[in-house]
Amino acid sequence: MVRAIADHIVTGELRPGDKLDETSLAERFSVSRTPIREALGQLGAMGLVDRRPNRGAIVAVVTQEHLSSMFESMAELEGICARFAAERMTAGERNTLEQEHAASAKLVHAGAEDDYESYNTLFHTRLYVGAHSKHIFELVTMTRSRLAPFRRAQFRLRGRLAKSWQEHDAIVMAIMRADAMAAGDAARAHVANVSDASAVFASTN
Amino acid sequence: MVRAIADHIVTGELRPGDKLDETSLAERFSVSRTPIREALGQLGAMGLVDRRPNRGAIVAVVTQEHLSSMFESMAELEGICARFAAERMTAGERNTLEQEHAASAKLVHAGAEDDYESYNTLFHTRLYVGAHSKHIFELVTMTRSRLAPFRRAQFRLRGRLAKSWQEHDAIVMAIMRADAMAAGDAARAHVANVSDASAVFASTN
DNA sequence: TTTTAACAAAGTGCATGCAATCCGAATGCC
DNA sequence: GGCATTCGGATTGCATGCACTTTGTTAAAA
Repeated sequence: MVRAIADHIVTGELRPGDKLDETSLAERFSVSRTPIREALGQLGAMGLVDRRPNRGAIVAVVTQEHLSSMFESMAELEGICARFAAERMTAGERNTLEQEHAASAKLVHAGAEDDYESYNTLFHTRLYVGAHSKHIFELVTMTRSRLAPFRRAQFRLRGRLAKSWQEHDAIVMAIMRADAMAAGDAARAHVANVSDASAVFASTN
Repeated sequence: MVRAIADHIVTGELRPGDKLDETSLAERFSVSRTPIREALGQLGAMGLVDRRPNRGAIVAVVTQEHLSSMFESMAELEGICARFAAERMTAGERNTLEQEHAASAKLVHAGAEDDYESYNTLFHTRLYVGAHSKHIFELVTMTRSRLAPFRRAQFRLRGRLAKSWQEHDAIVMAIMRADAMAAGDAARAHVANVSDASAVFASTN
């Protein structure tokens, strides 16, 4: 249930600022208000929705300041993941990472934005898993889902696809040679670029 | 309400593994089961309680692996906070940090473990606030509260008080001279030591 | 015309009731 | 005597109902 609502938010079906009144959601999902309430509570704890006492809930609208704070955090977290991944990934993990990354080059040449976007999600997830740290994984996943609504359209930017791949390449190469510092720095820089690319769209809300 | 239960958990009144059945909690706080349910949901989202479908909730018991993962994350997060704080703290923030830190030396000499512990909380909070990044603050605060149950008794360790102060000193000095790298490293090392000190007690559950 | 006060409507917060599920124990069977 | 099965108690999950808060509107008074 919480996942259902969360999906509607991260997919952009419900946009930041939209009113989430319990009765409407209840009949929309054909359940009672109680599970909706509970889901809203959890989503509030995750920061995806903003719950104002006695005044209803809205899907969280973040200030520009908070948004850049989240991207900043994301960059640091990804940097940590990449650093750890460079040190801790198993041989198998490194292989799949490298192979999938190589395969993704085709998507860039084809200009398949949607396919590249879903691959991109996979790529980053591999990094998070490769860090071999459950808690970091939780933190970065949570932050990622909160950023999802603002990061959607970044690949529409001309040339962003190719640049993204090159940045991935730097990360992968650093990980393959177990250069933790380089991997961390590359990942941080990568997210910083994503931040810039997304900022363009954030203002066009 | 969620705060009430969370307090009982982080203060150790409810210990990891304890069963949290809704009816008992309801009459304990003299409310209905509904707000309890909601609070449990939010605490579950925060990771403080583990909610198993149809089988009740227990205050989250973490594996040794997950615990060290959390301490590891905590070290990284504090490192980031200290790094940012060294770069971003206002003059006023630096002053209060330094003065309070100097004042805390008295607590060490007096061996006032409880007082030092609450000062310690304040000190770290100043770091988190000084990072001037809302989201990092949220992440580190969340992680901190999840670690609280396991970090309680660390100052009972002989000599931990004095060592803690020295480690704080290194952080403060680095921040005062705006040496971001040194501050980050010092903070990371500090938390790593806290982790070691706490590990002793984690096993004695 | 503007401001204030009161009223009405909507929506949240909480309580309670009922059905479904799960765990434990006792009983029957091998 | 050990193991599977079934029954009972307990507890969660969800639905519904009601009271309270909040907000927007309307009307009256300054």
